[in-house]
Amino acid sequence: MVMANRIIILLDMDYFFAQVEERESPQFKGKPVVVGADPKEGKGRGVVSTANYEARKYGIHSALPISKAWQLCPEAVFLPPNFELYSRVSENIMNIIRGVVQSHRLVHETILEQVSLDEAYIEINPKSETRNSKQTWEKAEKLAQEMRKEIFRKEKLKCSCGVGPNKMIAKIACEAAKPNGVKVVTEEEAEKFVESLDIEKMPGIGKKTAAILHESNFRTVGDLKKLSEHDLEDLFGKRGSEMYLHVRGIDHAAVETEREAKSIGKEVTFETDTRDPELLIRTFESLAKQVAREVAEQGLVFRTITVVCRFSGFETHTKDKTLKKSSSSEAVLRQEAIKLFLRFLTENQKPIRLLGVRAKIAPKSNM
DNA sequence: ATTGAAGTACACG
DNA sequence: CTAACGCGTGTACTTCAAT
Repeated sequence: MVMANRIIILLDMDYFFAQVEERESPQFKGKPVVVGADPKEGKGRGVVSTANYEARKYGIHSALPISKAWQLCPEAVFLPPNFELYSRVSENIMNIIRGVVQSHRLVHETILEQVSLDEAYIEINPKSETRNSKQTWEKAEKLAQEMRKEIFRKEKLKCSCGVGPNKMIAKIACEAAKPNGVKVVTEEEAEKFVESLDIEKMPGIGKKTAAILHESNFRTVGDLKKLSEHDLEDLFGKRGSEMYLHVRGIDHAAVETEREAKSIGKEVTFETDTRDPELLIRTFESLAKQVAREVAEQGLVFRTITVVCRFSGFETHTKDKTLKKSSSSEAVLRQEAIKLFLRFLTENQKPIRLLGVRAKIAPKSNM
């Protein structure tokens, strides 16, 4: 039906948080900038959100522990994330994208999936007679360039675009295009394009999966073609069958215009691991309160409550409870969550590093 | 056999 | 001295009990 011969663009801002900070404070340009947790003279417990390219020269990157980043480059500019600012900028960018796409009349209806503050997929559904023609790919590339140009003109921010026949190819092409570029990979080029990549570049293959595959000397995406669909399914289940298609340049995932929240949660890491009952209970009530408020704000209800507890040594466990009837009550959330939490306290003696509360959203109907 | 609940593992930005 | 390691969210899997 509408699936055949799509063209999909992934637009991704370059080092988004750090780039916004550079724009707001031009004196940082040319210096290493690290946006993330407070480094606290090397004692901080958080991680890096985004590092600009100068900081990356020191080996600093997203998700790196901030203490390590401090070791690598203590003279870097360390900044806390300003999510309010990034959210405003993000809204502007999404609006620019919508504007450009609509003015291009390659599409009747704008199919845009916002993946995060700084990333969006745009699906082009050309008229059937022009589908998959060379000109259509060229138009898609022009569209990508124009979105980038408008974002730079209006927001003074750089981004990159990947253009491909599906989301996976668009995503990988975008990585190849960075920084500040566009890369087009057509349907015919897709399989060859992924073949020489290291397997961990493939979306869905993270550290653990890569490690398993490396054990058997599978290094590149091309290597994985030696495995049958059956082999991959035995090894990795449902993800395995997807992998079988991915390594051949195929991905059927749809561009989803809107997704609704399935769960809402809050968690915090303590400055130092603790068993202080006052602190634990206080933290806990505050988390439950925040979660309940957010659920209520969005006019939702929950039925399953999950408590997360991370102990010294990073050992992490969850407990959950599903209620007979769904609820939106803060008191219910707090009480059920505390019951679950007390079981942790008796089962495990170790100091606690992190606490979290999560509410699984239930259908809002018959309560 | 199927469904629901509890708990774990892994991935991603 | 290969450890440092947030937060929010989603999907898939396993195990066990009840239907």
